[in-house]
Amino acid sequence: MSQTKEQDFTIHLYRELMHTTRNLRKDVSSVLREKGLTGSQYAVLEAIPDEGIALSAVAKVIRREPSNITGIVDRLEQSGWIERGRDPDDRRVIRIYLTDEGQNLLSEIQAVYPLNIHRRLSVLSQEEKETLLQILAKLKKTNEMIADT
Amino acid sequence: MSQTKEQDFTIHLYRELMHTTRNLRKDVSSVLREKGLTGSQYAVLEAIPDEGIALSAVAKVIRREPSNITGIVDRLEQSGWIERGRDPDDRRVIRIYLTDEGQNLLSEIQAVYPLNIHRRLSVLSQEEKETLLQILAKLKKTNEMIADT
DNA sequence: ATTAAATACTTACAATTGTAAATATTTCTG
DNA sequence: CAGAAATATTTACAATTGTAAGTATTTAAT
Repeated sequence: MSQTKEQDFTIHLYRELMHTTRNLRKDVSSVLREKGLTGSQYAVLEAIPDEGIALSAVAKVIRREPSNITGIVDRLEQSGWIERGRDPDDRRVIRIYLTDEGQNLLSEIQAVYPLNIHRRLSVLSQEEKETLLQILAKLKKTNEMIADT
Repeated sequence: MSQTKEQDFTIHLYRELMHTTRNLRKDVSSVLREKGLTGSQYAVLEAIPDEGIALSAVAKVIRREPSNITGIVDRLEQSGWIERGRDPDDRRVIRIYLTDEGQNLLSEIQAVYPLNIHRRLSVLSQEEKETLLQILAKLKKTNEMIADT
């Protein structure tokens, strides 16, 4: 394959990767929207252990900027699914906890959401899935390396 | 692999796919931001042929909802990179055209942006790239099928 | 002990994205 | 041809995301 053709192929691959994952994400998260949750809101609910969790820790777990957590948590709190509580040991810290309603909602979604992901990815054989994961691992590592440059 | 382990693996794969592509997109589009463009704005610029293009056609090409095009085009127009013109044959239609400044900007970016994508994906062998594209094709097809259900 | 630096969270602002409704124009139907 | 349906664009609204700046609290340094 000539140099330019290989480059064109790579661009095409990049676009397909972005497009396909965008659609996949959209499809998979439609289950959440039926329950009145956005993807980020669900990710937050899922990250809350019984002991509660600090907002800064949530940001790390769901890989968002800390400043974005405030708004997401605001809406979850308004909907009655979580509660905020200031940490007595370190009063800078705000911890969030699932309410009973939040716990119920989460259980309902967890009964269907993983099945939905499984269904969307079921076109791939186990071997293909493993190959894909390996490819992602390579991409991930390089991104981290190049990002540090 | 047991049933539950395979399911867990699939969920893990899905998360890695979403996470890795999110970071990849962010990295790749940082080149654009240095030029003062967002990813969507660049996609619009790139979609404009010499004869201009209708906004509805832009929406199809860059795969966005038509209502989202208005705002993106608004900002490109404010920045002086494109011009709006009503189509005389069908007065519902608005076509956009690159200004000279827009053309120059686009040329500048096109000199570096594909190289950047190429660089990010250069950890993959040609064989891996082809495998990835095949896997994406499978995912794409199923999404279309399931989405129609 | 007082100041400086670090940490945790919030606020403000701009851009994107999706959905739904509104407006203008064209095309189809009877 | 008149009214209905389709098409093209815009507007309005809510949520997300990123960046930057602001506030409160804690920790470190002198």
